[in-house]
Amino acid sequence: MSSTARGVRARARIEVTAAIKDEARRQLAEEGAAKLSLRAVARELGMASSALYRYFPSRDDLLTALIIDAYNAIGAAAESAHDAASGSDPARRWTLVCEAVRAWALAHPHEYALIYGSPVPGYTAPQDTVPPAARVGQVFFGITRDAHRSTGLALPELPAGLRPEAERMTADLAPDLPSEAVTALVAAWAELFGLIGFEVFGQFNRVVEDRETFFRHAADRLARGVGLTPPRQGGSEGTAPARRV
Amino acid sequence: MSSTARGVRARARIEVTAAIKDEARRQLAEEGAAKLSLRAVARELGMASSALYRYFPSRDDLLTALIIDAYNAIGAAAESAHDAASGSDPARRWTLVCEAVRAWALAHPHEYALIYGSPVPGYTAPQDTVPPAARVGQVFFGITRDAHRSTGLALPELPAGLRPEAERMTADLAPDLPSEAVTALVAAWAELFGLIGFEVFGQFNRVVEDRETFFRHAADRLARGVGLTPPRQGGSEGTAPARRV
DNA sequence: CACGTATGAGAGCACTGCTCTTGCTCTGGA
DNA sequence: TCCAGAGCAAGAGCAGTGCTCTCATACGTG
Repeated sequence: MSSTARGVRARARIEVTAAIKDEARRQLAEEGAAKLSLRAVARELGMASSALYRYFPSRDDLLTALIIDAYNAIGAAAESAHDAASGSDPARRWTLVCEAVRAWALAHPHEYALIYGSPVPGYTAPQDTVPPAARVGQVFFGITRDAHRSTGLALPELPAGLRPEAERMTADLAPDLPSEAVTALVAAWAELFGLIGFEVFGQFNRVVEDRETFFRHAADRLARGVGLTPPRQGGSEGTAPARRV
Repeated sequence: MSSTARGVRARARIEVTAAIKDEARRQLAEEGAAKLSLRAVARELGMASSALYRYFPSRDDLLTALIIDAYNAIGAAAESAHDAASGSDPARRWTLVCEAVRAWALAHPHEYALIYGSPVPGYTAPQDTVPPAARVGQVFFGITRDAHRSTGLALPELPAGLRPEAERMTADLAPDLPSEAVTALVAAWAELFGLIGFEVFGQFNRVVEDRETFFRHAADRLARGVGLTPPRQGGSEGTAPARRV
């Protein structure tokens, strides 16, 4: 309100900025980050290319804005999947959130590549990408926290050598969780994006065919890895019984 | 011999092609794929930029050549680490190969991004990248095969829904291994590159500090996931005993 | 030896990111 | 109310890019 009442000029700036991002996102989705051209965006919007620099000081800044939006979009997808499954047990919620993240990635491959593929602008991400980038991870922390509070987590003991780093991470990320869970969580977080990335980037071509099924199973195993067990069959050990084959 | 004796012209072509790739690889390592410029390569080599097109018909073809080289390099790193550890038990070999792959990735981040980040040229990889891309995975298959033949693998039973796809993959990839192992192997393969990618691309910044230790532990857990157990403590179940925490 | 082909060089096209200058329009304070 | 300064748009222009075309030259095979 107050910001819109601040004059027609400020209002126009917001709208033009949004229009630029929208058109840029369209081109990104169609052709990929490499082919995103400021001049093409300006052309499509009917404005001079130089005028665009009033809104984004460089191409990298535009890309950074798109990166933040993409992190927020995939984070929102994870969060809304979690909210929709709020009635389910943690292990099921874990899998549903994994599937939502994967679905977003498959629906927006170029945006996914922008954030989880090679980071293109600069080598270190700008500071303001950090909070949006953390949203997906935080959903998994939340699920694990719930399970820890209710049924507890089934996890093997930490090897001695990992203990110092595990406790450091725990203090930083989730002091209310056991260190065994935090390390398992960070690993599962990274591993999840390995699975998704291989699918999005074509590494599973001619390898995995029924990717839905394969992914669901892999996500289930990740859940077991962080100590989440499906209800009413969780004994004292967290993994399905293993046999020698 | 016969190909080099085929005349000074053919010999020169091989050398110039190699020189172009070397210089391109240098620029790739320094600035990343986005900044790799044919003209700059030609300039550095003291030749006209148009002459370069006699050797690579387009920039994408040059990149594809670099991609194949990178796949071969990371594959060779995995294989030589495996050869060097041929005396060790499978679980230990698994971890050592994982660490070698990670070390290569950290030493060649831009080349790693080229092959496991966003695939930049086209959307589907050319056919001749497939065999080099498979080398790393094949090392892991070999390790698992050894363990299966000697001590066997400790793996949980497959869920019924996954069985068809698991048997499809097994027939395609490793008919001599149990389906439980093949699915676990494919998942672990993707998950490994999730761990490595997150480290190389900076996703672990401000999250994981002692990355060596963290990675070694994570690689160990991946080994357990495919049924590899360290010697003299492997009971009938494949994972370390889990407790409720 | 002569012919054809592989190679190199240069000019040129269309495109890119980005800067600078020139006008115009809106806005906040005297 | 008016007006200086800020915000904004447009155009020209620079240096760089991938790629194509033409033309000359040197090679090596008939």
